[in-house]
Amino acid sequence: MNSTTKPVTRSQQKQQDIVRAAEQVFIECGYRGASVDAIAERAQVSKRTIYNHFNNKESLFQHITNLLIEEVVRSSSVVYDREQPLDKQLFDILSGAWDALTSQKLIELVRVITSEYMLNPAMSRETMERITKGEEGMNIWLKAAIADKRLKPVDVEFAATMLRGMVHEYGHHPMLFFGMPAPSKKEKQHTLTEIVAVFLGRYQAGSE
Amino acid sequence: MNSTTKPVTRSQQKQQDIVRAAEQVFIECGYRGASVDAIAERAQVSKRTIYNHFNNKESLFQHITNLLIEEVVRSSSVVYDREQPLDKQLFDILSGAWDALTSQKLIELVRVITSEYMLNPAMSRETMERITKGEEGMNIWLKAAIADKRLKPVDVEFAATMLRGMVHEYGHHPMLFFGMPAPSKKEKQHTLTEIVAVFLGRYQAGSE
DNA sequence: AATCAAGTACACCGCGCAGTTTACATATTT
DNA sequence: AAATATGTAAACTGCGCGGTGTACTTGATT
Repeated sequence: MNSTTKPVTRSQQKQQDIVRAAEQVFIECGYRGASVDAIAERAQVSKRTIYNHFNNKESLFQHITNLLIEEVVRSSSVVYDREQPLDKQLFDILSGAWDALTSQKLIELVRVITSEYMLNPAMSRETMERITKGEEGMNIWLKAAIADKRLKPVDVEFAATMLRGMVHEYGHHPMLFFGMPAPSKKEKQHTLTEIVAVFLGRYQAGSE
Repeated sequence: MNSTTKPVTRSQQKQQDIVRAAEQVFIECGYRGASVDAIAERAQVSKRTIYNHFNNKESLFQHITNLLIEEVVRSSSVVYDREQPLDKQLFDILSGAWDALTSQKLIELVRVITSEYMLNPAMSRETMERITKGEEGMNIWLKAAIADKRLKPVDVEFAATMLRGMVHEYGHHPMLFFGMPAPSKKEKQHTLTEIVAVFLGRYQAGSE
Protein backbone atom coordinates (compact mmCIF):
# COMPACT_ATOMS: atom_id res chain seq x y z
CA MET A 1 0.00 0.00 0.00
CA ASN A 2 2.13 2.91 1.12
CA SER A 3 5.56 2.83 2.74
CA THR A 4 7.31 2.25 -0.54
CA THR A 5 9.58 5.11 0.45
CA LYS A 6 13.23 4.30 0.80
CA PRO A 7 15.07 4.96 4.04
CA VAL A 8 18.71 5.87 3.59
CA THR A 9 20.05 6.93 6.95
CA ARG A 10 19.73 4.79 10.02
CA SER A 11 17.52 7.45 11.53
CA GLN A 12 15.10 7.25 8.63
CA GLN A 13 15.06 3.49 8.86
CA LYS A 14 14.20 3.69 12.53
CA GLN A 15 11.47 6.19 11.86
CA GLN A 16 9.93 3.93 9.27
CA ASP A 17 10.05 1.02 11.68
CA ILE A 18 8.29 3.13 14.26
CA VAL A 19 5.59 4.27 11.89
CA ARG A 20 4.89 0.80 10.62
CA ALA A 21 4.75 -0.65 14.09
CA ALA A 22 2.55 2.18 15.27
CA GLU A 23 0.09 1.57 12.45
CA GLN A 24 -0.27 -2.01 13.53
CA VAL A 25 -0.63 -1.29 17.21
CA PHE A 26 -3.08 1.53 16.62
CA ILE A 27 -5.11 -0.79 14.42
CA GLU A 28 -5.15 -3.46 17.09
CA CYS A 29 -5.75 -1.32 20.14
CA GLY A 30 -7.13 1.99 18.95
CA TYR A 31 -5.46 5.31 19.62
CA ARG A 32 -6.08 5.44 23.34
CA GLY A 33 -5.54 1.76 23.87
CA ALA A 34 -2.18 1.72 22.14
CA SER A 35 0.72 2.11 24.54
CA VAL A 36 3.97 3.66 23.44
CA ASP A 37 5.78 0.76 25.08
CA ALA A 38 3.91 -1.67 22.86
CA ILE A 39 4.83 0.32 19.78
CA ALA A 40 8.47 0.41 20.83
CA GLU A 41 8.58 -3.31 21.33
CA ARG A 42 6.87 -3.99 18.03
CA ALA A 43 9.27 -1.69 16.23
CA GLN A 44 12.28 -3.27 17.94
CA VAL A 45 13.25 0.17 19.05
CA SER A 46 13.84 1.87 22.34
CA LYS A 47 10.96 3.86 23.69
CA ARG A 48 13.26 6.82 24.01
CA THR A 49 13.89 6.68 20.28
CA ILE A 50 10.21 7.17 19.61
CA TYR A 51 10.25 10.31 21.68
CA ASN A 52 13.30 11.47 19.73
CA HIS A 53 11.32 11.23 16.51
CA PHE A 54 7.93 12.42 17.73
CA ASN A 55 7.01 14.84 20.46
CA ASN A 56 4.31 12.62 21.83
CA LYS A 57 1.83 9.91 21.01
CA GLU A 58 -0.58 12.30 19.37
CA SER A 59 1.91 13.69 16.90
CA LEU A 60 2.86 10.17 15.89
CA PHE A 61 -0.81 9.46 15.28
CA GLN A 62 -1.22 12.62 13.26
CA HIS A 63 1.79 11.67 11.18
CA ILE A 64 0.16 8.37 10.27
CA THR A 65 -3.12 10.09 9.49
CA ASN A 66 -1.33 12.50 7.18
CA LEU A 67 0.39 9.71 5.29
CA LEU A 68 -2.93 8.01 4.70
CA ILE A 69 -4.70 11.11 3.47
CA GLU A 70 -1.81 12.01 1.22
CA GLU A 71 -1.94 8.63 -0.40
CA VAL A 72 -5.70 8.60 -0.87
CA VAL A 73 -5.68 12.05 -2.41
CA ARG A 74 -2.83 11.08 -4.72
CA SER A 75 -4.75 8.05 -5.95
CA SER A 76 -7.96 9.88 -6.77
CA SER A 77 -7.45 12.22 -9.66
CA VAL A 78 -10.18 12.42 -12.24
CA VAL A 79 -10.34 14.07 -15.63
CA TYR A 80 -13.44 14.82 -17.65
CA ASP A 81 -13.31 13.53 -21.22
CA ARG A 82 -15.61 14.96 -23.89
CA GLU A 83 -15.17 11.90 -26.07
CA GLN A 84 -16.16 9.19 -23.61
CA PRO A 85 -19.79 8.35 -22.84
CA LEU A 86 -20.94 9.78 -19.55
CA ASP A 87 -21.96 6.48 -18.03
CA LYS A 88 -18.61 4.88 -18.76
CA GLN A 89 -16.72 7.79 -17.26
CA LEU A 90 -18.83 7.87 -14.15
CA PHE A 91 -18.51 4.16 -13.75
CA ASP A 92 -14.73 4.36 -13.95
CA ILE A 93 -14.55 7.15 -11.42
CA LEU A 94 -16.73 5.32 -8.95
CA SER A 95 -14.76 2.18 -9.62
CA GLY A 96 -11.54 3.89 -8.64
CA ALA A 97 -13.09 5.28 -5.48
CA TRP A 98 -14.55 1.86 -4.70
CA ASP A 99 -11.19 0.16 -4.99
CA ALA A 100 -9.55 2.67 -2.70
CA LEU A 101 -12.34 2.41 -0.16
CA THR A 102 -12.28 -1.36 0.00
CA SER A 103 -8.55 -1.72 0.63
CA GLN A 104 -8.10 -3.68 3.82
CA LYS A 105 -5.31 -1.55 5.22
CA LEU A 106 -7.22 1.64 4.53
CA ILE A 107 -10.28 0.25 6.23
CA GLU A 108 -8.32 -0.64 9.32
CA LEU A 109 -6.69 2.73 9.59
CA VAL A 110 -9.86 4.64 8.85
CA ARG A 111 -11.54 2.68 11.57
CA VAL A 112 -9.14 3.74 14.27
CA ILE A 113 -8.87 7.30 12.99
CA THR A 114 -12.61 7.75 12.76
CA SER A 115 -13.10 6.18 16.12
CA GLU A 116 -10.78 8.63 17.80
CA TYR A 117 -11.81 11.69 15.86
CA MET A 118 -15.49 11.22 16.57
CA LEU A 119 -14.70 11.75 20.24
CA ASN A 120 -12.16 14.42 19.65
CA PRO A 121 -13.48 17.19 17.42
CA ALA A 122 -10.59 19.46 18.27
CA MET A 123 -8.12 16.94 16.96
CA SER A 124 -10.13 16.20 13.86
CA ARG A 125 -11.23 19.54 12.46
CA GLU A 126 -8.16 20.25 10.37
CA THR A 127 -7.84 16.70 9.15
CA MET A 128 -11.48 16.50 8.15
CA GLU A 129 -11.08 19.60 6.04
CA ARG A 130 -8.17 18.09 4.23
CA ILE A 131 -10.21 14.99 3.51
CA THR A 132 -13.17 16.83 2.03
CA LYS A 133 -10.73 18.84 -0.03
CA GLY A 134 -9.36 15.56 -1.32
CA GLU A 135 -12.85 14.73 -2.56
CA GLU A 136 -12.92 17.81 -4.72
CA GLY A 137 -12.21 15.70 -7.84
CA MET A 138 -15.79 14.56 -8.23
CA ASN A 139 -17.07 18.12 -8.03
CA ILE A 140 -14.75 19.20 -10.80
CA TRP A 141 -15.82 16.37 -13.03
CA LEU A 142 -19.49 17.15 -12.46
CA LYS A 143 -18.96 20.81 -13.24
CA ALA A 144 -17.22 19.90 -16.47
CA ALA A 145 -20.04 17.57 -17.49
CA ILE A 146 -22.58 20.29 -16.80
CA ALA A 147 -20.58 22.86 -18.71
CA ASP A 148 -20.50 20.38 -21.57
CA LYS A 149 -24.31 20.22 -21.38
CA ARG A 150 -24.34 16.53 -20.81
CA LEU A 151 -25.64 16.82 -17.25
CA LYS A 152 -28.54 18.92 -16.09
CA PRO A 153 -27.41 21.95 -14.12
CA VAL A 154 -27.56 20.33 -10.69
CA ASP A 155 -25.90 21.49 -7.52
CA VAL A 156 -22.59 19.63 -7.79
CA GLU A 157 -22.11 19.39 -4.05
CA PHE A 158 -25.53 17.86 -3.72
CA ALA A 159 -24.94 15.41 -6.54
CA ALA A 160 -21.51 14.38 -5.27
CA THR A 161 -22.98 13.73 -1.86
CA MET A 162 -25.60 11.47 -3.36
CA LEU A 163 -23.02 9.42 -5.22
CA ARG A 164 -20.73 9.26 -2.23
CA GLY A 165 -23.56 8.13 0.00
CA MET A 166 -24.41 5.22 -2.24
CA VAL A 167 -20.84 4.14 -2.89
CA HIS A 168 -19.99 4.27 0.79
CA GLU A 169 -23.07 2.43 1.91
CA TYR A 170 -22.42 -0.47 -0.44
CA GLY A 171 -18.66 -0.52 -0.63
CA HIS A 172 -17.25 0.97 2.52
CA HIS A 173 -19.50 0.98 5.56
CA PRO A 174 -20.17 -2.76 5.66
CA MET A 175 -16.43 -3.32 5.96
CA LEU A 176 -15.82 -0.37 8.24
CA PHE A 177 -18.61 -0.86 10.73
CA PHE A 178 -19.48 -4.52 10.43
CA GLY A 179 -16.18 -6.07 9.50
CA MET A 180 -17.67 -7.63 6.40
CA PRO A 181 -15.33 -8.83 3.66
CA ALA A 182 -14.87 -6.73 0.55
CA PRO A 183 -17.66 -7.23 -2.00
CA SER A 184 -16.83 -9.47 -4.93
CA LYS A 185 -16.04 -8.18 -8.41
CA LYS A 186 -19.53 -9.20 -9.53
CA GLU A 187 -21.19 -7.33 -6.70
CA LYS A 188 -19.09 -4.29 -7.37
CA GLN A 189 -19.94 -4.39 -11.05
CA HIS A 190 -23.64 -4.73 -10.42
CA THR A 191 -23.73 -2.12 -7.68
CA LEU A 192 -21.88 0.53 -9.63
CA THR A 193 -23.93 -0.12 -12.73
CA GLU A 194 -27.10 0.49 -10.77
CA ILE A 195 -25.72 3.60 -9.09
CA VAL A 196 -24.73 5.06 -12.43
CA ALA A 197 -28.11 4.22 -13.95
CA VAL A 198 -30.06 5.65 -11.05
CA PHE A 199 -28.02 8.81 -11.03
CA LEU A 200 -27.95 9.47 -14.75
CA GLY A 201 -31.57 8.44 -15.05
CA ARG A 202 -32.45 11.67 -13.35
CA TYR A 203 -29.54 13.98 -13.97
CA GLN A 204 -28.30 13.26 -17.47
CA ALA A 205 -29.26 16.03 -19.87
CA GLY A 206 -32.32 15.08 -21.89
CA SER A 207 -33.43 12.24 -19.63
CA GLU A 208 -37.17 11.60 -19.12
CA MET B 1 -36.18 11.90 24.20
CA ASN B 2 -36.38 8.69 26.22
CA SER B 3 -36.37 8.29 29.99
CA THR B 4 -40.03 9.12 30.28
CA THR B 5 -40.29 5.98 32.39
CA LYS B 6 -41.42 6.46 35.94
CA PRO B 7 -39.35 5.25 38.85
CA VAL B 8 -41.35 4.10 41.81
CA THR B 9 -38.97 2.59 44.30
CA ARG B 10 -35.90 4.42 45.54
CA SER B 11 -33.79 1.79 43.86
CA GLN B 12 -35.36 2.49 40.49
CA GLN B 13 -34.86 6.19 41.00
CA LYS B 14 -31.17 5.66 41.72
CA GLN B 15 -30.81 3.47 38.69
CA GLN B 16 -32.34 6.11 36.49
CA ASP B 17 -30.01 8.73 37.94
CA ILE B 18 -27.07 6.50 37.17
CA VAL B 19 -28.15 5.83 33.62
CA ARG B 20 -28.77 9.48 32.87
CA ALA B 21 -25.48 10.54 34.34
CA ALA B 22 -23.66 7.78 32.51
CA GLU B 23 -25.15 8.87 29.19
CA GLN B 24 -23.79 12.34 29.73
CA VAL B 25 -20.35 11.26 30.84
CA PHE B 26 -20.05 8.72 28.05
CA ILE B 27 -21.03 11.41 25.57
CA GLU B 28 -18.44 13.79 26.94
CA CYS B 29 -15.56 11.38 27.41
CA GLY B 30 -16.26 8.33 25.29
CA TYR B 31 -16.60 4.85 26.69
CA ARG B 32 -12.98 4.35 27.65
CA GLY B 33 -12.48 7.91 28.79
CA ALA B 34 -15.46 7.87 31.11
CA SER B 35 -14.54 6.97 34.67
CA VAL B 36 -16.99 5.30 36.96
CA ASP B 37 -16.06 7.84 39.63
CA ALA B 38 -17.12 10.64 37.32
CA ILE B 39 -20.43 8.93 36.64
CA ALA B 40 -21.01 8.42 40.35
CA GLU B 41 -20.36 12.05 41.10
CA ARG B 42 -22.57 13.22 38.27
CA ALA B 43 -25.38 10.95 39.44
CA GLN B 44 -24.98 12.08 43.04
CA VAL B 45 -24.61 8.49 43.97
CA SER B 46 -22.00 6.39 45.65
CA LYS B 47 -19.71 4.51 43.33
CA ARG B 48 -20.59 1.37 45.21
CA THR B 49 -24.22 1.85 44.30
CA ILE B 50 -23.32 1.75 40.62
CA TYR B 51 -21.70 -1.61 41.13
CA ASN B 52 -24.78 -2.79 42.97
CA HIS B 53 -26.87 -2.04 39.88
CA PHE B 54 -24.42 -3.08 37.17
CA ASN B 55 -21.73 -5.71 37.19
CA ASN B 56 -19.19 -3.47 35.56
CA LYS B 57 -18.71 -0.49 33.31
CA GLU B 58 -19.34 -2.48 30.17
CA SER B 59 -22.73 -3.77 31.25
CA LEU B 60 -23.78 -0.24 32.11
CA PHE B 61 -22.76 0.81 28.63
CA GLN B 62 -24.63 -2.06 27.06
CA HIS B 63 -27.71 -1.12 29.03
CA ILE B 64 -27.62 2.38 27.58
CA THR B 65 -27.08 1.01 24.11
CA ASN B 66 -30.07 -1.26 24.49
CA LEU B 67 -32.32 1.58 25.61
CA LEU B 68 -31.34 3.57 22.55
CA ILE B 69 -31.93 0.77 20.10
CA GLU B 70 -35.23 -0.11 21.69
CA GLU B 71 -36.41 3.43 21.30
CA VAL B 72 -35.29 3.80 17.71
CA VAL B 73 -36.94 0.56 16.72
CA ARG B 74 -40.13 1.57 18.46
CA SER B 75 -40.24 4.84 16.57
CA SER B 76 -39.78 3.35 13.12
CA SER B 77 -42.75 1.25 12.18
CA VAL B 78 -43.97 1.48 8.63
CA VAL B 79 -47.07 0.22 6.90
CA TYR B 80 -47.63 -0.09 3.19
CA ASP B 81 -50.83 1.54 1.98
CA ARG B 82 -52.39 0.57 -1.36
CA GLU B 83 -54.35 3.81 -1.52
CA GLN B 84 -51.53 6.30 -1.11
CA PRO B 85 -49.24 7.29 -4.01
CA LEU B 86 -45.86 5.62 -3.86
CA ASP B 87 -43.84 8.79 -3.79
CA LYS B 88 -45.78 10.21 -0.89
CA GLN B 89 -45.44 7.04 1.12
CA LEU B 90 -41.74 6.78 0.48
CA PHE B 91 -41.25 10.41 1.34
CA ASP B 92 -43.04 9.96 4.64
CA ILE B 93 -41.01 6.92 5.55
CA LEU B 94 -37.74 8.63 4.79
CA SER B 95 -38.96 11.67 6.64
CA GLY B 96 -39.53 9.66 9.76
CA ALA B 97 -36.11 8.07 9.52
CA TRP B 98 -34.56 11.47 8.88
CA ASP B 99 -36.12 12.95 11.99
CA ALA B 100 -34.91 10.12 14.15
CA LEU B 101 -31.41 10.30 12.70
CA THR B 102 -31.04 14.02 13.22
CA SER B 103 -32.02 14.07 16.89
CA GLN B 104 -29.17 15.63 18.82
CA LYS B 105 -29.22 13.18 21.68
CA LEU B 106 -29.26 10.21 19.32
CA ILE B 107 -26.33 11.63 17.40
CA GLU B 108 -24.30 12.04 20.54
CA LEU B 109 -24.96 8.55 21.75
CA VAL B 110 -24.45 6.96 18.37
CA ARG B 111 -21.13 8.73 18.17
CA VAL B 112 -19.77 7.22 21.35
CA ILE B 113 -21.27 3.81 20.66
CA THR B 114 -19.96 3.66 17.13
CA SER B 115 -16.59 4.88 18.24
CA GLU B 116 -16.22 2.11 20.75
CA TYR B 117 -17.75 -0.63 18.69
CA MET B 118 -15.52 0.00 15.72
CA LEU B 119 -12.58 -0.95 17.91
CA ASN B 120 -14.37 -3.73 19.65
CA PRO B 121 -16.03 -6.14 17.24
CA ALA B 122 -16.61 -8.70 19.97
CA MET B 123 -18.66 -6.21 21.95
CA SER B 124 -20.62 -5.01 18.94
CA ARG B 125 -21.65 -8.12 17.03
CA GLU B 126 -24.87 -8.82 18.85
CA THR B 127 -25.87 -5.18 19.03
CA MET B 128 -25.25 -4.65 15.35
CA GLU B 129 -27.53 -7.52 14.53
CA ARG B 130 -30.26 -6.02 16.59
CA ILE B 131 -29.86 -2.73 14.76
CA THR B 132 -30.10 -4.23 11.29
CA LYS B 133 -33.12 -6.13 12.44
CA GLY B 134 -34.62 -2.82 13.50
CA GLU B 135 -34.24 -1.62 9.92
CA GLU B 136 -36.37 -4.45 8.65
CA GLY B 137 -39.34 -2.09 8.25
CA MET B 138 -38.13 -0.68 4.97
CA ASN B 139 -37.64 -4.14 3.51
CA ILE B 140 -41.18 -5.07 4.36
CA TRP B 141 -42.57 -1.98 2.77
CA LEU B 142 -40.56 -2.55 -0.40
CA LYS B 143 -41.73 -6.13 -0.62
CA ALA B 144 -45.33 -5.02 -0.29
CA ALA B 145 -44.93 -2.41 -3.03
CA ILE B 146 -43.41 -5.02 -5.31
CA ALA B 147 -46.17 -7.50 -4.56
CA ASP B 148 -48.60 -4.73 -5.38
CA LYS B 149 -46.86 -4.33 -8.76
CA ARG B 150 -46.06 -0.72 -8.16
CA LEU B 151 -42.32 -1.30 -7.90
CA LYS B 152 -40.18 -3.31 -10.26
CA PRO B 153 -39.09 -6.63 -8.75
CA VAL B 154 -35.79 -5.36 -7.32
CA ASP B 155 -33.69 -6.95 -4.62
CA VAL B 156 -35.22 -5.30 -1.57
CA GLU B 157 -32.01 -5.50 0.44
CA PHE B 158 -30.16 -3.77 -2.35
CA ALA B 159 -32.79 -1.09 -2.72
CA ALA B 160 -33.02 -0.45 1.00
CA THR B 161 -29.28 -0.04 1.14
CA MET B 162 -29.37 2.54 -1.59
CA LEU B 163 -32.00 4.59 0.19
CA ARG B 164 -30.24 4.28 3.50
CA GLY B 165 -26.96 5.37 1.97
CA MET B 166 -28.44 8.55 0.61
CA VAL B 167 -30.45 9.44 3.67
CA HIS B 168 -27.48 8.87 5.95
CA GLU B 169 -25.05 10.78 3.82
CA TYR B 170 -27.25 13.87 3.75
CA GLY B 171 -29.00 13.69 7.08
CA HIS B 172 -26.83 11.79 9.49
CA HIS B 173 -23.14 11.62 8.69
CA PRO B 174 -22.51 15.36 8.53
CA MET B 175 -23.77 15.62 12.09
CA LEU B 176 -22.17 12.43 13.27
CA PHE B 177 -18.70 12.83 11.82
CA PHE B 178 -18.35 16.55 11.30
CA GLY B 179 -20.47 17.96 14.07
CA MET B 180 -22.58 19.93 11.62
CA PRO B 181 -25.96 21.24 12.75
CA ALA B 182 -29.10 19.46 11.66
CA PRO B 183 -30.20 20.40 8.14
CA SER B 184 -33.05 22.89 7.91
CA LYS B 185 -36.61 21.92 7.06
CA LYS B 186 -36.09 23.29 3.56
CA GLU B 187 -32.96 21.24 3.02
CA LYS B 188 -34.67 18.16 4.32
CA GLN B 189 -37.63 18.72 2.05
CA HIS B 190 -35.48 19.22 -1.01
CA THR B 191 -33.15 16.35 -0.24
CA LEU B 192 -35.86 13.81 0.37
CA THR B 193 -37.78 14.91 -2.70
CA GLU B 194 -34.71 14.30 -4.83
CA ILE B 195 -33.98 10.96 -3.23
CA VAL B 196 -37.52 9.78 -3.86
CA ALA B 197 -37.42 11.01 -7.45
CA VAL B 198 -34.07 9.42 -8.18
CA PHE B 199 -35.13 6.15 -6.66
CA LEU B 200 -38.58 5.89 -8.19
CA GLY B 201 -37.25 7.17 -11.49
CA ARG B 202 -35.56 3.84 -11.91
CA TYR B 203 -37.50 1.43 -9.77
CA GLN B 204 -41.15 2.43 -10.01
CA ALA B 205 -43.10 -0.01 -12.16
CA GLY B 206 -43.66 1.34 -15.64
CA SER B 207 -40.92 3.98 -15.51
CA GLU B 208 -38.91 4.60 -18.73
C1' DA C 1 -40.58 -0.37 67.08
C1' DA C 2 -38.14 -3.85 64.62
C1' DT C 3 -36.25 -5.58 60.55
C1' DC C 4 -33.95 -5.73 56.32
C1' DA C 5 -32.77 -4.17 51.84
C1' DA C 6 -30.43 -0.43 49.80
C1' DG C 7 -27.25 3.44 49.79
C1' DT C 8 -22.92 5.74 51.54
C1' DA C 9 -18.17 7.09 52.61
C1' DC C 10 -13.74 5.88 52.15
C1' DA C 11 -9.73 3.43 52.14
C1' DC C 12 -7.46 0.20 49.45
C1' DC C 13 -5.40 -2.94 45.70
C1' DG C 14 -3.24 -3.73 41.45
C1' DC C 15 -2.30 -2.19 37.24
C1' DG C 16 -0.85 0.28 33.20
C1' DC C 17 0.47 4.26 31.01
C1' DA C 18 2.81 8.87 29.08
C1' DG C 19 6.76 10.83 29.44
C1' DT C 20 11.68 11.72 31.63
C1' DT C 21 16.23 10.88 33.31
C1' DT C 22 20.67 8.92 33.33
C1' DA C 23 24.57 6.47 32.07
C1' DC C 24 26.23 3.96 28.31
C1' DA C 25 26.80 2.09 23.43
C1' DT C 26 26.92 2.39 18.61
C1' DA C 27 27.12 4.64 13.95
C1' DT C 28 28.41 8.26 10.96
C1' DT C 29 31.04 12.07 9.64
C1' DT C 30 35.11 14.67 9.30
C1' DA D 1 41.11 8.52 15.24
C1' DA D 2 38.27 11.97 17.14
C1' DA D 3 33.98 14.09 17.45
C1' DT D 4 29.26 14.13 17.07
C1' DA D 5 24.72 12.47 16.55
C1' DT D 6 21.76 8.91 17.37
C1' DG D 7 20.07 4.76 19.71
C1' DT D 8 19.61 1.78 24.06
C1' DA D 9 18.31 -0.07 28.56
C1' DA D 10 16.16 0.38 32.64
C1' DA D 11 14.60 2.59 36.37
C1' DC D 12 11.55 6.19 37.90
C1' DT D 13 7.66 9.72 38.48
C1' DG D 14 3.02 10.76 38.57
C1' DC D 15 -1.25 9.76 37.78
C1' DG D 16 -5.83 7.79 37.15
C1' DC D 17 -8.70 3.99 36.77
C1' DG D 18 -11.72 -0.39 37.57
C1' DG D 19 -13.16 -2.79 41.03
C1' DT D 20 -13.58 -4.50 46.15
C1' DG D 21 -14.24 -4.68 51.25
C1' DT D 22 -15.99 -2.72 55.29
C1' DA D 23 -18.34 -0.40 58.77
C1' DC D 24 -22.02 2.59 59.03
C1' DT D 25 -26.53 5.04 57.89
C1' DT D 26 -30.93 5.60 55.74
C1' DG D 27 -35.36 4.45 54.29
C1' DA D 28 -39.12 1.31 53.44
C1' DT D 29 -41.95 -2.66 55.18
C1' DT D 30 -44.31 -5.28 58.60
